[in-house]
Amino acid sequence: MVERQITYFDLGQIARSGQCFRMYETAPGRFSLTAMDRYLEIRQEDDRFWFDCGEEEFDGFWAHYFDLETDYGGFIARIGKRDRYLQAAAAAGSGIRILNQDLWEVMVTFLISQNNHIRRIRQCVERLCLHFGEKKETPEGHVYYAMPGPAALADPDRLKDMGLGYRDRYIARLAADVAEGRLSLEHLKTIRSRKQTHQELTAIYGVGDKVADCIQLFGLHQIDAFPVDTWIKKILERHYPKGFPMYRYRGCAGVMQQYMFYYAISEKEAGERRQEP
DNA sequence: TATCAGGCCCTAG
DNA sequence: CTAGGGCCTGAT
Repeated sequence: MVERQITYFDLGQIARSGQCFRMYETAPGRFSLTAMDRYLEIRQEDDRFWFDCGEEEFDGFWAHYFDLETDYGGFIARIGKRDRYLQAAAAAGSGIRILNQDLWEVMVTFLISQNNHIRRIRQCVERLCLHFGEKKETPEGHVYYAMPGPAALADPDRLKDMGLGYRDRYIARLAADVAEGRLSLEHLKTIRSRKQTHQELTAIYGVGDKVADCIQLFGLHQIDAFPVDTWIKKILERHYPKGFPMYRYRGCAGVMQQYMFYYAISEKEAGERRQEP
């Protein structure tokens, strides 16, 4: 068990923020997370955290996974004092961090995400893991399923019944290309230029501008990538009719995007709770 | 029943 | 190159 006090870190916000789909709040203040072939349970009380793993695994893997070395207070401090909307959004989501997820996992999950709700994305991802992922067990006896690798997802016929819809062929082709060496994930990680990365990603079947930006932000940790989906589009039209001040947030625009997106979906969920008490 | 959801592909002009 | 139709699926 690893105990830490961490500011600008809130697992509930991250779990709801839509950047990872295998993190769940199982009970108030209790979270479970599956990432690649690892599983972790966490308890949170305000800024205190109990990670159910050893110090070595925490320092060697999870600390970086949760991006704990980055100063998010510094990002928030850069928000314009008169930008009341972004100030409020950042206040609402100040515990969000951009996780350092596995590139392959992000590519698959965000191919699924297109034209899709978070709940259904989760279902699809879990189904893929259950059917094609390696079965694992923690020392305490908790059974979970790892994210299947490219070779396991390369056959389009096997994906047919996974409820992916038309996205199954995108995933199958991507998986086959990676498994058979036509596409190198390691190469994608080495590209310096963001524009170049974007070009190579959008060349992938099924990856458009929005999904490419998500892969860059969440899978390659290019935190100035700024995915524009229908939510962000509406927010920009409404609150930034003269344009979002991208220059102000050079190097962290993606963090601002997350604050705005989270703020928007939180309001939506609050509205839904008001409607059905 | 029709519409919608965190798009993308493909074709026509 | 841009606009617009079609697309899997489950929820409302």
